[in-house]
Amino acid sequence: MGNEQDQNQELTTAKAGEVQNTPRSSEFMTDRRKEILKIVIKEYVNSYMPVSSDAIVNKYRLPISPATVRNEMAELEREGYITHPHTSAGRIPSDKGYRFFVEHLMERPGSLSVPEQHTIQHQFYQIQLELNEWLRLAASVTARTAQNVAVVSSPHAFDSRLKRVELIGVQERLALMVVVTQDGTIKEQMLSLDEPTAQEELSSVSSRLNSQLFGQNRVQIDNNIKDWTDEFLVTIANRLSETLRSLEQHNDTQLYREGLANMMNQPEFNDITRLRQVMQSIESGPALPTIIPEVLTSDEAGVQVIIGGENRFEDLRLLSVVLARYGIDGQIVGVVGVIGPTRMEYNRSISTVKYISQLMTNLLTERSGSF
Amino acid sequence: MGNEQDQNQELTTAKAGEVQNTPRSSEFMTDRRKEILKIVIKEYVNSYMPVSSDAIVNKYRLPISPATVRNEMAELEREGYITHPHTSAGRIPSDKGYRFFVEHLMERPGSLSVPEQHTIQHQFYQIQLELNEWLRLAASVTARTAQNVAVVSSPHAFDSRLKRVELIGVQERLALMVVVTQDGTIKEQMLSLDEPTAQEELSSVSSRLNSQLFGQNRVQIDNNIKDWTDEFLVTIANRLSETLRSLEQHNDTQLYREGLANMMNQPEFNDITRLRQVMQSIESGPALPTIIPEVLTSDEAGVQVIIGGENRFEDLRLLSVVLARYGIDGQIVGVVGVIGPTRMEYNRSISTVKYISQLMTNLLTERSGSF
DNA sequence: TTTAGCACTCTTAATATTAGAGTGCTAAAT
DNA sequence: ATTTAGCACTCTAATATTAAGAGTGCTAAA
Repeated sequence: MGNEQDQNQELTTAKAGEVQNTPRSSEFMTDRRKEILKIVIKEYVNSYMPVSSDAIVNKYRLPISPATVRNEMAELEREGYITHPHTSAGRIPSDKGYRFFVEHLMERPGSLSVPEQHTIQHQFYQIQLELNEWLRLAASVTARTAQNVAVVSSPHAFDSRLKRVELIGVQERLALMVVVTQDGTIKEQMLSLDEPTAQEELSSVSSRLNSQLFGQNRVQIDNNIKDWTDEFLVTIANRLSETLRSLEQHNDTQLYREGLANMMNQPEFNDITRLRQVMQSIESGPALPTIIPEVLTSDEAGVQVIIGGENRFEDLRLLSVVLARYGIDGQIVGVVGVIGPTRMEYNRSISTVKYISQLMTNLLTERSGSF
Repeated sequence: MGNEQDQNQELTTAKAGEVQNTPRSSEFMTDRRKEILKIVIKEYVNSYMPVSSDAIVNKYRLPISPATVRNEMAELEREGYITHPHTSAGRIPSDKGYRFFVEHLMERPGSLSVPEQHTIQHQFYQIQLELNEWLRLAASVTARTAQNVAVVSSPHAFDSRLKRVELIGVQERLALMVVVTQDGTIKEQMLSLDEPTAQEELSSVSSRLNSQLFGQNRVQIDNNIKDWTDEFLVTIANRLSETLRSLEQHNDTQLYREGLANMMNQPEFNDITRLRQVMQSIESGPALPTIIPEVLTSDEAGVQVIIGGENRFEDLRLLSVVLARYGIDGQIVGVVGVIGPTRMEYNRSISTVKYISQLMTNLLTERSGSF
C-alpha cells in the first residue's frame, strides 16, 4: 500500500521517465511503461481479473489519465507484453510480460521472512534423520511454503564410490544387499542366490568386499575383480557393480510431487479441461522428464524460471516452473522446483526454491563427508 | 451379448421367478427384479446414462413390456435400490443398489485373465528386487490394472524383531544406522553422535549388538540392556529400540497413491466441484487414514468394499473403495486398494485387489523367512 | 503529449422457447 | 392377478433473445 505510493512519485511523464536513473536496456521500455506493466501483473496475479486502465489509475492514484494509460497499454500490447481476452476487457500479462517482469521489474527475490525460515528449519530438522522419507518431506515443505505444486527429484550421483556394503541373509537363497556410497546414498537390493548360503559366508564376503573395494567406483571395481578367482565373490561383486551403475543412470531418478491440491483451487482451473490437462502434465507429461536432466547438467547454477513452457513444452503452456539444483556439483545433484499457473507469485516461488535448495545442499554435504 | 440372452430365459413373470431355483433371501427381491437391477447397473456402469425402461427391453430383448419394467423399477426405487435424477429421466443405481449387486448379483469375481496375470507377474518380477520402490510400483501396477486410483500402505509390523543392525560412519559425529528386522523391513536412520567415533568402533558396536540382541523385539531389548554398563553401547541400543518402536507405530505408515489421472477423466467428474472434492479426499481427506487402520485390524480377511462412503465417510460420498490386506497376519501387514467412482466395475476392482494382495503377500513371505 | 468524449464491441446474465425423453397412472387385455 | 397400451405430465437440455455494463480505441480538443 505505502509501497505503491512511493513508486508513483517516479511516475510523471514518459519524458521524465526516460531521463531518470536506471540505464534503460531498451528504447521501448520507458519507466512509465515498466510501471504500468508491473501494476498489470501485480493486480492480475492477485485477482485473476483483466486489469482496466481506470482501475490502475484509481487504485494507484497515478497522476495521469486513463486515456494515457490506455495509449501506453496499447503500445505494450503491440510489443507483446500484455494482451486482451477480448475487445472490451482489461489487459492481462502475456508470457513475455511475465518474463520481463521476472528479469527486470520484480523486487530481487530476497530470503523468506525470518519466521518462515524458522518454520522450515524446524521441519527440516526432523527430515534430516528420516532418510527414507526426506525427499518427500522436502517436497511437502516446499509445496506448503510456495503454495503451489512442488517437485523434488532424487539426487543423482555422477561417480558413486563404495563406502560400505552389507549382505544379510533372508532365506536360504535370498539375500539383501545394502550399499552405501561415499556421497551418502543408500541402495537396497535383493539378490537371489544360486546356492543356499549361510550368513557367515555372506558376512565374510561383504567384509572382503569392503576391505578390497572401499572407495572405488564402478569402473575401478570392474577392473579390480577381473582377476579374482573365487566365483561366488565375483558374482556378488558384479551385482555390486551393477547397483552402482544403476545409481549413476537416470532411470533410478524418482520424482516426488506434492501439493496438487494447492494448485487445483486456482481460478484459472475452474475450466475442467485445463485442470485435467494440467494435472496430467504434472503427473505424467513429457515436460518434466525432459527439463529435469537439463537442469541437472546446465551451466546455470541459480534458480531457473520457465514461463508458460517458453514455447518448448506444449503441455506446460498454462504453467510456470521454477527450478534449482541442490547437492554438490559434479558429485551428487538433484532438482527442487515449484510448479504453478503462469500467474504465480514469482518472487515467492523463487525465494522458496532458493532457500530450500540451499538447505537440501547442506544436508547432502553433511551426509557425504569423506570421512 | 450371448450371455444376456441366456439369462433372459429365466425371466418370464414375477411368479415364475419366485418359484424358481435360488433360495431367495428376501420376499421382495424376485428374480425378475434382480435381473432388472443387474441390467440397470450394467448399463449405467458402461454409459453413465440413466437407464430407461425402453432401453432395457429393447437392448436385452426381454419378453416383457416397458410398462412392466417401469412398474418393477418403481418398486425397486421404493425400496431404495435405484433412483431418478429427475422425473423424466431413466433410473440410476443407488449405493444400496450397488451394495446388493456386489453381494448377490455380480458374477463371483474370478481371477484376472491369464494374459493379464502374466503382465502383472512380469512387472512384479522387477518390483521384487527394488526394495525402495516396490510399494510405489505395486500401486502403479494396481492403478493400471483396475483403471482407477490405487492406494498401497507401507506394511506395518506388530512385533519387530532384530535381524541385523549396521552402523556406518558418515562424518566424525554422524553415523548411519541400518536396521533390518526379521520380517524383512529395512529402516535407515541417521544418528548424531556426541563424540567423534571411528568406523572400527562403530563396527565393533554393531557386531556386539548383532550377537547379543539378534531376534529380540523392542521389549526384550529394553530389558536386556538395563544392566549393560558400556555407556556408548547403551546409547546406540536405545536408538535401536526407538527405531523398532517407530516401526510398530502407525505414524511410520506411508500411503502411496497412483493413477489419479485414470479417475479424473470419468464423466462424473466433469463437474469441477466434484473433481476437486474427490481429489482432495484422496490426497488429504480424513477417510483413508481412518479406514486403513481399521482394515489392518479387521477380522475380515478377504476383500472389503465400501460404497459411497457407506454413510460413514462424508468425503467418500461419490467414491467406492475396494480394499484388501496383504502380508502375514499378526506379523506384518499392509493394505492395498482401489478407489473409483461408485459407478465402478466392482468385479474388476475386486479381482485386481485380490490378485495383487496375493502377490504382495507372497513377496513379503519370501522376504521374511525366519532363516 | 495528454486527455475528454464517445461510439463500438464483446461478455455475461437473465429470460424464453422448444423438442424430446421418460415417467406414472388409468383402464383395457390377458 | 398381471400385464400392457395409451396418454398426460414433468423436467431437461439446447438454442435464441435481450439487456446491461465494462472497457476499449479513436478523434479531436487542450
